[in-house]
Amino acid sequence: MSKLNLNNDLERIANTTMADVVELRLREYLKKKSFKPGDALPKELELAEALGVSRNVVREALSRLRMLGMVETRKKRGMILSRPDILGAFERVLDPLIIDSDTLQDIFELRLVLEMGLADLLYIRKTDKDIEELEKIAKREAVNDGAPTFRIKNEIAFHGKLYEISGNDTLKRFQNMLLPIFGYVVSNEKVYRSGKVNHLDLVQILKTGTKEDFRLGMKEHLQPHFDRLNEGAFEKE
Amino acid sequence: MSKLNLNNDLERIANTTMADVVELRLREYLKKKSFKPGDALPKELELAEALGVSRNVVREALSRLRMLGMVETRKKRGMILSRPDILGAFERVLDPLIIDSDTLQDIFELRLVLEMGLADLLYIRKTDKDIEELEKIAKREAVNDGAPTFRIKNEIAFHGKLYEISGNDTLKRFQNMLLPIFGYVVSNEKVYRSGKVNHLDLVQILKTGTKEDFRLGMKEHLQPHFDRLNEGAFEKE
DNA sequence: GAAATTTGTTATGTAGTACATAAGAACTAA
DNA sequence: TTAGTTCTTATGTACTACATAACAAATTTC
Repeated sequence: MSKLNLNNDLERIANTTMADVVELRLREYLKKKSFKPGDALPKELELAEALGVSRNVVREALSRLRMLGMVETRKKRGMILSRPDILGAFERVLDPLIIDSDTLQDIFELRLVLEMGLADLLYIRKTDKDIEELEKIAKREAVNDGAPTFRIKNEIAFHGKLYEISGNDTLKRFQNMLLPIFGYVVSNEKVYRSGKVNHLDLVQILKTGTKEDFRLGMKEHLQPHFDRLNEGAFEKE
Repeated sequence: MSKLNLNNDLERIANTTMADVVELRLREYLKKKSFKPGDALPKELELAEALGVSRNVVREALSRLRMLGMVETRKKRGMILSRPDILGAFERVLDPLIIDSDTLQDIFELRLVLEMGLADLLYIRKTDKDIEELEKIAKREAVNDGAPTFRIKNEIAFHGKLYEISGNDTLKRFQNMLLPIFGYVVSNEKVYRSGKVNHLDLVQILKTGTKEDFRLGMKEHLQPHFDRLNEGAFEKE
C-alpha cells in the first residue's frame, strides 16, 4: 500500500492542474452544502466566475463528475446532483492488462475472501427455488464435463448464482467485475486442479447442511486456489 | 440490479455527449493497441483530428482518464499510459449522504461478508508480532470502556489491524473506504449492542484456536449486525 | 376561449484561436 | 567538456462564437 500510495500522492502534488483543484473544490462544495440528489447546481459560467477560472476548466472537472455519475446535465435545465453508480468508476479501471501483478493477486484473494464469507448471507436468504436453479446448473455441468470453455462458463454461472442468492445486488455486480481478473490469474496456471468438493456437493450441503458445513465445503472446493497462495506462485515482495 | 442498470444504460444512450464517446473510444484504443504502462500516447491535437472532434472534447475525455489514473501527462513529453489506482475512483464516490439506502445496506453486508471470509488469509499470514499488536489494541480497549468515540476508534483500529494481518493491501484500503459507510449505517441504530465475543476473545482464538474457531467467534462478535439483517431494519424492496 | 404553433430565451455542447508554461533539445561560449 | 542560453514543442488555460435542446411565452388558428 505504502509504496503505491506514496507514488500516487507525489504525482498528484507534483503536477496538479486547475481541473484537479476545481474537481476537488466542487466535490467539497457539494458535500458542504449537503446537496441531495435532484438538487440543481449553479451553471457553468457562474462556477467559473466564482472560482476564477475559465469555463473550460470547470467543464473538465464537471466532465469527471459526470463520468462518476455524481452530476447529470440537461440542456436548459442545468445540472443536477445525482446518485453515482458506486461501481461504475471501478468497472472502467478493471483491466487485467494494466493492473500490476501485486494488485491482481490482491483481487484474486479478495474474491476468495468473499466466497468464504458468503455463507451467512446465503443461509439467511436462500429459497427452495434458488437451490433448485443452482442444482440445475450443477447438474448441467456434471453431464458435460469435457470442453474447458464450457467448464469455465458453468463455473461462472454457478458461483454467479450463489452471489445472486445472497440478495445483494452490489455484491453480485462486484463479483461479476472481478471475474475477468480471477480468470486471468487462474488461466496463468499450468494445470487445472479441481477441489475435492464439487458444485453438486455444495448444493447438497446447502439443502441439508449447516452454515458451517457449507463454509467447510466451500473451503475444500476452493482449496486448489488457496494452495497457490501457500505455494507462493505470486510472491509478495 | 436490473432496475439500476437499466436506468443507467437508458440515461447514457439518451444524452450521450462527444466526450462520452471519445472517452470510450480512447479506452478501446488503449486496449486494442495493448499499450503498456509507460508507453507514450499520441498528442491531443492528433487525437482530436483522428477522431474528428475539437481538442476541447478530447481534453474532457482525457481529463477523465487522468482522474482515473489511466494516463499521466507531462508537459512537452506528452502523455503516457499509467497504472490506474483501482480504488481511487471508488473512493471519490463513496459518500454515505448521496448513496441510496439499498446500496448502503449492500455495502454494510459486503463488509460483514469480508470479515467472515477473512479467517483463511489470517491463518496463512499471521505472525506472532501481529498478534501481539492486536492484543495491545484489544487490551487498550478493555481498560477504557467508557467514551463512545473511543470505542469506535478502537473498533476501527482492531478490525483495521485484522485486515493488515491479511497481508492484502488492496483489501485493507477497501475496508478503510467502507468504514464511513459502515459507521453511518450503524450510527443510525438506536442502541449499541455488542456481541458475546469481544476483541480479546478473538485474539485468544487467533492464538490457540483453529480457523473454524475463529470464524465462529467472528460470527458471534458480529452477531448484532447480522441480527439487523433478519430484523429487516433495512428492508429490501 | 382553448388548443396548436411559432418564437424567444437560456444553459449546455462543440469548435476554434490565442497565448502561457514547462521540459527537453539543440546550440553556443567559456 | 561543461555550463548556460535559446529554441521547439505539447500541454494548460482563457476567450469567443455558434449549435442545440428544452422550456417559456406569445401568437395564431379553430
